Amino acid sequence: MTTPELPTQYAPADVETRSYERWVAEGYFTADVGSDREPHTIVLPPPNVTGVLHIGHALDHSLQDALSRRARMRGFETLWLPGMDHAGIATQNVVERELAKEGLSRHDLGREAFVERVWQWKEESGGRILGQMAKLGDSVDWTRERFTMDEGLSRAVQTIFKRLFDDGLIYRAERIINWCPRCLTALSDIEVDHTDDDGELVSIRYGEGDSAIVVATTRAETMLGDTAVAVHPADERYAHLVGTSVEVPLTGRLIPIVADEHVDPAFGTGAVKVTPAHDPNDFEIGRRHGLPSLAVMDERGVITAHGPFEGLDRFEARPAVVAALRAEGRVVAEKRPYVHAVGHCSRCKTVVEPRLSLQWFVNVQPLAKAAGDAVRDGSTRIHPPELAKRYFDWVDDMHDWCISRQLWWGHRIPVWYGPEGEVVCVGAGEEPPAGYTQDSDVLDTWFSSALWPFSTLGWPDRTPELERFYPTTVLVTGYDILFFWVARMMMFGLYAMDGTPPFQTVSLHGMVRDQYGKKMSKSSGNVVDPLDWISRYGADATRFTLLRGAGPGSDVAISDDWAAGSRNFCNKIWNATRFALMNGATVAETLPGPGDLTVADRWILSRLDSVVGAVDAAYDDFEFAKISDQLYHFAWDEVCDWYVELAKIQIASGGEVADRTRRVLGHVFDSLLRLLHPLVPFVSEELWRALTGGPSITVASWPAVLGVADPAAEGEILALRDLVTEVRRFRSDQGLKPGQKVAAKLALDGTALAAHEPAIRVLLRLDTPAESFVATARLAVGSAVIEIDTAGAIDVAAERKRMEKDLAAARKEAAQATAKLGNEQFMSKAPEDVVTKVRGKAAQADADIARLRAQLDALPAG
RNA sequence: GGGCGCUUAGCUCAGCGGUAGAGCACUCGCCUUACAAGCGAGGGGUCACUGGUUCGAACCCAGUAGCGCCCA
Repeated sequence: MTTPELPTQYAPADVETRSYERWVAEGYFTADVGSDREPHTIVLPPPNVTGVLHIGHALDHSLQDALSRRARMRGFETLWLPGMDHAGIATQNVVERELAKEGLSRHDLGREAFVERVWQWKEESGGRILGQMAKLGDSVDWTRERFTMDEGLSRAVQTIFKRLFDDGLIYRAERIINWCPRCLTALSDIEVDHTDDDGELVSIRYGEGDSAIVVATTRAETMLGDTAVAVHPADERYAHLVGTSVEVPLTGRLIPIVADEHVDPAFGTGAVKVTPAHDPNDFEIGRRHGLPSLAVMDERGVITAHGPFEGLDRFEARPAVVAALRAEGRVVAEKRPYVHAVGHCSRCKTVVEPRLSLQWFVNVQPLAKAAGDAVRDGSTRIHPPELAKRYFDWVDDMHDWCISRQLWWGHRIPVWYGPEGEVVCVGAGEEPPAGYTQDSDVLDTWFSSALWPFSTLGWPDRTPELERFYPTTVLVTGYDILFFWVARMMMFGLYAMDGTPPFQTVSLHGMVRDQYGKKMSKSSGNVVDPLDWISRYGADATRFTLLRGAGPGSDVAISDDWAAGSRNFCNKIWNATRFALMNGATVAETLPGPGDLTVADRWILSRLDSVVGAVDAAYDDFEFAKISDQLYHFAWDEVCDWYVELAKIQIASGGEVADRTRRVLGHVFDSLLRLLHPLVPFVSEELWRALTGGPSITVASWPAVLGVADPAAEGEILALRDLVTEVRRFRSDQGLKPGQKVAAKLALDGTALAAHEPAIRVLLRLDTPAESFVATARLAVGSAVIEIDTAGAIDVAAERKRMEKDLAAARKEAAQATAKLGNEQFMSKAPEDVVTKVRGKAAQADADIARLRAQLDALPAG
């Protein structure tokens, strides 16, 4: 391959689309079910079909792509399976809003036409996010893309429903559920968000005289449905009233006063009104005492109880009821505002109304037990481990899952009812009996997503894909859906797959935040659009910024400045590789043996080796920030700042050394690009192809640890760097221009740097001394001494100031070390290596002090 | 109310027993033929507070304060 002319600035847009299309066309991302490689499987958490790519997806996908690309390079049969979720309630809401613009409701269309309309909408605007994934560079297997409502997955839903039903784990019951009066559907417990809201606490007197009892409530309007007053059985204040009846104000109904353990005698007056039809706790009390349930509101939260409040919305009825009570002199106290927890629909924020209704539930008892045990016994590892506790708290105390939704968009509940009230659950491929009608509800959208790790692989059929790619290697997702999704996949996976959990590891990441750690929100105006970043900084820089901040389970702070820094890093790699190409770097099967390499060569190969090891270790723990940091600093601080500079000198010297340097350069950049590829796929691909002429870095192998650690070479280069930095500091302090050459005498004999004099002279722009050389300054670094003719008076004050500062530091160091060495306790109890270290420090500090004093004395006065 | 976590340089974070690091920001000098999206040098922190353990604490223990998250 001919070396293309690369521009001096990396232009992402030019290469990204081209590379991605080629990758897909070549089939690099298509998993081969028939290969004999070990599988590495990730299923993509399916984004909502309504969605667009947001920065949280970009993080989630960057992590999965890095893992998948590295696995592919390591020789695994790598499957990253993409797809989308039908997102029942969310999508239905979107389409209903569309309809509303035309002045229509779903009821105007009717169920069939409405669902048809949603499908149509899904075809048109759904899946936008999938196109956006290509921009990010996601190496997903597009040939296996799935949708939770497609035919196969629907069959999986019907199959597992039938199995659970037949096992008695799905049942229908009348319960108090969370009801959204706006979405007009039941919600599961976790679809309710609790916030502390301002409300009111009204104390109301029921009854008269000695038999009066005062109850406190935040929802006065529900008193219309009260069927008892409850007190704690041990509460002596009310003992005489238990068993008697009292009149409900405004309604005139007589209700009993009952004693129940559930009542908290310390709350309010210690007496509570009981409304079984509108409160889950009251429902339980009602059940224990055989109380009737009296519904006083309809599905929209409108009062249905006959009387003056009928037809009022619940929030209009509340003050109206209080006013009426007040007029009757029954309000004993009012506390306003009274802050208390209020549940809101997680979809539309409407205040949830507990409502008695007939719904379908999953009995989660045995499923949740298995889901907990799988993590407890190590079959599935949750990472980071701190988050496992949250998982246990949830699965070990899970309430039955309400799975029916009064929506139209979703999987229909496969239960049919006969004319005589018969109930039949119809399995996949079965026909319902003639004359039966199907349940009108659909399933919670999470019911089908809970099947994702195996339904996407062909379950319930025992497909080759299922055999090969289940269980998946790792699930990568945000900790925010640990309960919604992860726990439920664990339950259904274990149940459907005969006890094999769906993941070997669950790796949880955090949320993306702004540069101050604040949550991103439209109202704060701090939302980052990943597509905007991709166009401004490139996909690689966008990914690198996210990866660089991603510690296990922790939130990621990002900002434009940091994205610009990542872009600069990509540009740095671009130009460094350009340098290697321009200087004839070659990539060969083997490297010259250590005997044929310079110290600098051996140093960089040694460092490369340890970086490969460190990166591998960090991948094992999903420490993406560490992976990124290791590579950033190795590439920039070591390869670019030092090895490239030393390589220039070696190449300039010509001959065999130059040839070998080209081979080392080729090897180092080849390896570095491979290491970087999972993080920054586009720039690494472009450069790697130019460097090696290979077809694609996507299918190149992952660098191995070669075992070429060379501590001696590392020590020498470290000494060289110290010396060079110290002299540069002197030059900078003295105001010598970077390009200005000065004459200098080096005394390096007997130090490790003796062989490096030519390099040191080039790096520091030091001329060989002429006959007339007169040193105006003398610098000592370690045991090396450099005398410099600055060709003029030196800035004595600057130098004195500097040396005095160094001297003070050395004296402090010496004092600390001496104090330790004089401490008997320390000497007798501290381990030997620590004592040796401190001795070394003391000796070094003493030498520094002597050296600096001599240098200070040698400075001209003034 | 219950549980978990955090508090280190201006901002975001690493470090998790031998006495402080990174990125960005900041200051100074440089267009030194890979790169000004760059190069070189530099400044900046009583590691929240109070006790304790230890020869030695940012790091372990206890308490206090503030912040955040999850659940009820």
